[in-house]
Amino acid sequence: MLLERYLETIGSEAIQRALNLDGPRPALVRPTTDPKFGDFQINGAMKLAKELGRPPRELAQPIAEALRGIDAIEKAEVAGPGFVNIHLSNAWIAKTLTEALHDLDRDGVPPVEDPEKVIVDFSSPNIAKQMHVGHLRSTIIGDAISRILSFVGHDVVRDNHLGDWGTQFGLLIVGMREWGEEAALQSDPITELERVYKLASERAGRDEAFADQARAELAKLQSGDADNRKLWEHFVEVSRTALDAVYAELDVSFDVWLGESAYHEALPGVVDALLGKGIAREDDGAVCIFWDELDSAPKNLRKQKTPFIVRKKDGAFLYSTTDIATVLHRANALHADRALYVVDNRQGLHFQQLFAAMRLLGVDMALEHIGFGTVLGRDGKPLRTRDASGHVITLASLLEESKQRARARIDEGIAEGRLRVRPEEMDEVSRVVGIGAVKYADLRQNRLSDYQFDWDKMISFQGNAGPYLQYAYARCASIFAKGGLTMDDSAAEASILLETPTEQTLGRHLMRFADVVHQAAITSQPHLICEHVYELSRAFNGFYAECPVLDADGATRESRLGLTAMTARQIRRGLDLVGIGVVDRM
RNA sequence: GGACCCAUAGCUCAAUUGGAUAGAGCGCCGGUCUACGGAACCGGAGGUUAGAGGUUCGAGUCCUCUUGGGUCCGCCA
Repeated sequence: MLLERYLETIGSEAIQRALNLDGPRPALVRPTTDPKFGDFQINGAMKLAKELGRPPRELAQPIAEALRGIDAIEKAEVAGPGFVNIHLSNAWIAKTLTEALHDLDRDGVPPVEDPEKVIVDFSSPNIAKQMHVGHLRSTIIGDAISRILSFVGHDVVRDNHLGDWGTQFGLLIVGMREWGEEAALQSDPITELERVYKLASERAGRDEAFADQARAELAKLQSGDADNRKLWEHFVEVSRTALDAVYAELDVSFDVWLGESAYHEALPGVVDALLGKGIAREDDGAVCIFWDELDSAPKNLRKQKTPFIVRKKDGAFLYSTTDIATVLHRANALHADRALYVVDNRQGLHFQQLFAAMRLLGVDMALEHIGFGTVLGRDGKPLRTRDASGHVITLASLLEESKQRARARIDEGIAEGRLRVRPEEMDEVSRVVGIGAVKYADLRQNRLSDYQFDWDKMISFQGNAGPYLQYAYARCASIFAKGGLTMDDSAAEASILLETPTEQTLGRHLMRFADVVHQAAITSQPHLICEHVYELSRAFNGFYAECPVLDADGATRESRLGLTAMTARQIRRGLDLVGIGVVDRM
């Protein structure tokens, strides 16, 4: 159940009742900062003090009294300047947890009441290039957000908006004719395409005739030339194979792959519409939106002197044009309610302009830029995408390294007798732990801030890192294995009791799951789930150290098995919602 | 020239969007174990939230200014 929403409801009703108001007022329920203040606090009295012209403590007193007698509430008392502190009843928590424990489908997380159709636009690599570390954040953050939104009941469309139609294809086409080697293209296509692209782009920089030729080939491609079209299709096809391998490794999938090329035919219409509605005008041969000339433009854009260009003076369109066409398609053909763009913070201005243009065009679909910070190296500077010898560090090689590092640490653990991994499980465990460590290190922090990439921290496997959580899960699984039990059977039978302080603490953490998942969905912040799973694992480890499970008797044993099962399920579900796996033994 | 973002413990990051005495991990110091898995548990030290004003019952969070860092901005994506 959504605990905070429930408390907000009973809190606001209590306020209305206690103060004889004509309607409910916000209770402003928040978790307390310190357990000695109870579990939650109601801050509404202080807000109302001014409106009603009475001292907040005088309002808080009857509110506290009105809350007494409700099942969930053990104690409600006034404190400080006018807080109403709520202590939840252990019996009520135990009963609620037992219900959630029996809910194998959703672990007690209710679906949203108003499901929406949401497009999540993420990853978006360029064709004919390897994915590199720069694509990591968009891919895993976008995947996590998609999983979360989907789980809470939204209709999610994961869209990989490939860069498959830009100026690089003109260069590639002329380059392949000049330097291309068919054998290399067969055996290692991306490497060959990158090699040729590099040569072509260098040549174009100093050879104007060559650059013109590339532009001409691009124009031919875009106007439907059969030969160029075939080449382009071949580029796309081999690129897809390489991309699919990386996505498989990351366990990331898409519902649609609507790259830039999918919108090509819509582009002239976009420019016509902008011109026709007086939003854009021609300037120096190009078609531009000048924000400082539009009264209805957002005010910080109005100060922007430089325009938003939607068609170059040579007649070619830009990604701005494509992006507009894409929104129109999502709004008019897909009937989406929202679109989320999981893209680097640095493109913030572009999206402000795009969204403003869409509003001027009369599109009312919710558009949101889900920005994220730069990946930094240990030196605090943006992580170089090339290594010391100038080779690009590909995403595939980074993931390979994470698996190898994980494997090395697991080997150490096995040698020291601390870990239990069967030889035949080694590949799977290194993959889950290694990839999980990379994902967790990224997802556990607020996506907006820059993120420092540090192998040692990720693979040190101590404290707040992916393996700590997976280890907690393995401990849970191990209890069932040792007892000859299965998690789901134990869950089905168990009735939870909260007897000792560590069990009560664990229970309170378990109670927060649904709120956390919904909050993460609303704010597009996967780190909230990571934080919860970490706190839960900590609480479980405390419980584990203090409370015997298999050696306990009767109802206590049954309850502790239930708490263990529920912890395991929340860790597994929580990690799954951010795209990280678990294993039974590690 | 304009726009946007950031500054929290030695380091890496939180802080439920304005709530009480700002919390974790790493590192440091001290403790726990004949154990359902020590990649663990418990405790301690460590802070003028860059600085100065302001708004109000209440500010790390909102407003203004200052300092220091970053990013983006006419024909790339």
